[in-house]
Amino acid sequence: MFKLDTIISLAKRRGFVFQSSEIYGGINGCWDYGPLGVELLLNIKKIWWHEMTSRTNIEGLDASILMHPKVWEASGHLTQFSDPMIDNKISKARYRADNLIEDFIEKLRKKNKNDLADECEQRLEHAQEPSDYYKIIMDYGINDPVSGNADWTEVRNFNLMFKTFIGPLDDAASTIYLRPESAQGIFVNFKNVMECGRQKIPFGIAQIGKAFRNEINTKNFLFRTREFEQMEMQFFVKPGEEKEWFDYWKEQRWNWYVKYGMKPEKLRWKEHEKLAHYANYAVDIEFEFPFGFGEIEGIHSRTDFDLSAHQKLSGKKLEYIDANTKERYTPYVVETSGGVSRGLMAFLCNAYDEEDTGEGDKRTVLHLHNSLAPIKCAVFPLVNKDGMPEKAQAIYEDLQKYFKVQYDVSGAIGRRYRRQDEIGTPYCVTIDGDTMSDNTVTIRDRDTMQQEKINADNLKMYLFDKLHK
RNA sequence: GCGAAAAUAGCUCAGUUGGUAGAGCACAACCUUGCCAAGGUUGGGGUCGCGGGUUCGAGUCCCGUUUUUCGCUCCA
Repeated sequence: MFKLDTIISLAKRRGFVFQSSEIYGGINGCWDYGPLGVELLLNIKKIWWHEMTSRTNIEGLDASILMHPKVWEASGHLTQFSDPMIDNKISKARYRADNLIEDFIEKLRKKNKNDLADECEQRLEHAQEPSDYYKIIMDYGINDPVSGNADWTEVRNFNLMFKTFIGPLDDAASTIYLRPESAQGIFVNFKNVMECGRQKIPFGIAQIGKAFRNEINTKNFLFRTREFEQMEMQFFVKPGEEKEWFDYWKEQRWNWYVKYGMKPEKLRWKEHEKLAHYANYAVDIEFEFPFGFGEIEGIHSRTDFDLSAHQKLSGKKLEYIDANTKERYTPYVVETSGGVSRGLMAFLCNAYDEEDTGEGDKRTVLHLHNSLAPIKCAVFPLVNKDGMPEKAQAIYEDLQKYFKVQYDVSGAIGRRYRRQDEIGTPYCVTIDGDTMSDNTVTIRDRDTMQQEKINADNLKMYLFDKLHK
């Protein structure tokens, strides 16, 4: 297992990821994608988009980040997407007030004080305002588990949605939010997409886009950031059939990661112990990062929670009428929701390897799937003379029309191979003396380091074949 | 948000009791080189994260701050 620092260092050195606003000292938890990073990011989105939308029953969508404030009222984000936080004045420890109370209830049960525990639990369930949590903590004299005292600050609500304004007025009436999830853009467009796409249930809507959460902490490189990109698909099904589809999409999504090179032993399922208010089934796919297992995608059965809520608040019908059976219902939704940058980080960690090639020599290589590699092929003249650079340039310029290709003449040939290994380029093409006489080129494979001679005229087709396998 | 550590060239780091900012690799040019890094010459690149303070003088000492990593906490 390599350290996260090793990956960050490579990412920086080779232009995958830079700290945002670096020349001003950086800004907490924000990252920019460099020339190779943006290619990798696009490739991840490309293979995901292809996987999802090359099906007859999935349509694409790109919804606006700014939405009507009522969307967040309906979805529950305005009231529920916040954490009641409390600080202990002595230990400086910060807790979520509800978690603190839950732990307290658990302790009561262990001491067989079930009556008191039930009573406390009742009050917790009805708690809404920060002051409600505060009263519970005071009334039961709940202590800080760390310092053992009960010297608390007030409970404050920490809403995770970013606020901004439409128009010049800096007041409540013009307040809108950066979307905290992209899913709502799909739900409010459910009818539009279904009708334009002439879709029948079951069908899905796929979308890739940014979302924003004012997280209390950012953490672990790209893993927890306040600005992030999601690739998600909401699949609308007949109520009662959601479990079947949930299982289907679970399998589909796991297989997608494995298909594109994710080592199965680095992946695991994480069942949700406590379901969110909108879900009746939920599971995460977790990847083993250097800092431990972390979620890269969630598959959730969201029931009709969102469509019903929008239906109720907007007054617009979001139902489906089965043309054959005349059944009328609000569809259930099975969601697959992956983080693009978490995916990038997972694919990077998964691909990174340092191979011992003997005599203290080390080969750093990214074993990225061909579809993911930022650069598909590099072209080298074996030496910088005898017409080889000109020939190599010509081949490079031709390939460039079809693939992302690099040309490199600088340094010994072995060194140039290593440069490409480090950024995961699957193929290197070398132009040598034979090219000049019989028009053959040498193709070197990143993973096996094996070489193969082919006619230069067949190079394009050779690469097409290899890269689209 | 708490605690710990770190921040000096693109990367990895050195820099002594405070006294003119260094190495290796990388990068650029030229030479060499005929298939798996580390051949030669030359060169570019750093207001030592940022802001104060102490001092004749601060990369070095002090204070603040920002960022990152690790551990807690947190992640409807």
